[in-house]
Amino acid sequence: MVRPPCCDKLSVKRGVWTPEEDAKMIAFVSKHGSGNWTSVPKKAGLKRCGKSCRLRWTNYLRPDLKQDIFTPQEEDLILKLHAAIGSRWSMIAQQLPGRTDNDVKNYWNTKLKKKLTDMGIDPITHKPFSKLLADYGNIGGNQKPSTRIGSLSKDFKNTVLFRSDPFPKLPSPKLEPPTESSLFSNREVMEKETIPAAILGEGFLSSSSSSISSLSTSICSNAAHEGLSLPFCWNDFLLEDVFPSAADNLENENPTMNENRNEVTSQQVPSSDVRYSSPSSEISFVEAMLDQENEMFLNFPHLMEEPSTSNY
DNA sequence: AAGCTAGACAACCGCGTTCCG
DNA sequence: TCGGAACGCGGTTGTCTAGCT
Repeated sequence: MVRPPCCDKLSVKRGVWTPEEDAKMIAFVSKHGSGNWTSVPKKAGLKRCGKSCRLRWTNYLRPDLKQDIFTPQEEDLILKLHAAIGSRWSMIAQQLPGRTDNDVKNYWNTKLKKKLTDMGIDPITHKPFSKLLADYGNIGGNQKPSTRIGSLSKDFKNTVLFRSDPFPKLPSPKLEPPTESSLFSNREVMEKETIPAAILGEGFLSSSSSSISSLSTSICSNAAHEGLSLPFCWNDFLLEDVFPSAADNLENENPTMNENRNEVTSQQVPSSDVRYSSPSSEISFVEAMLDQENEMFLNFPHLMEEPSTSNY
């Protein structure tokens, strides 16, 4: 492997930073500011490569970083943004003041991904595994199931294929400790708290419990049947298909059959809701993806803005 | 007490993009 | 316009630690 010029010397130190190194970095950056990282180690008297210095500063030493645990509001926002834009950690982190992309990425990988998986939701597609399995049966015609398994996400395989109870019932709020249920915070709280509503876009704040897709009706109705008012609805984090399934296509060919259903759907899913809505069969894959991206930026206008620049 | 395991997170790596001479 | 250096990002690995057996 060819190391960058700043890192190719054997004398370059690697591994965990010591308090002394941190102190040198802080002292240097507070005096000279960040930038031109390749020259920082030499000027600061550190036996590190510039890349390592930049990473240490941006991910750990920056004075504006939050050291405390993620709040339920932050978790909520991460889930929403991940559902909307995927693993673009830097963009997600820009919406969370004091958090770095590494923070968000680690938090996702260690906590949120597991929570979703444990609750029967694919953390990549944000769709229930049961829905994925159902759709999976509609793809590829006579293809052998075993040959298709390989294209499934790792989490999906681990959860659905290698566990005895692939579709656990979602926990009742009655049974959940407060910390668990706080993952999906009350929107009223969220609007009042640190995260500006504008970041989420109007759709997210207005569509929570009213946007009912067929796949998550059962999830929400569990609580409804128990007479409980859930502070969130799982559909917030569930995405519709980019393209309709084969079954959907069949149905769509018969407009009268779906008249009532379409009517209901159009009322229940606000146009501003971030969803990978099914495009018309007339448009191409590329057009569908572009539409999807446009829709994303409509819902997250802040993602279009330049991040606030600060010089440390 | 020792060994093992899983979780958390810091740090590294590779690659694409941007900048600059 | 081109090429090399620097930067930024996302994925992955390494290390530490707490809890369990």
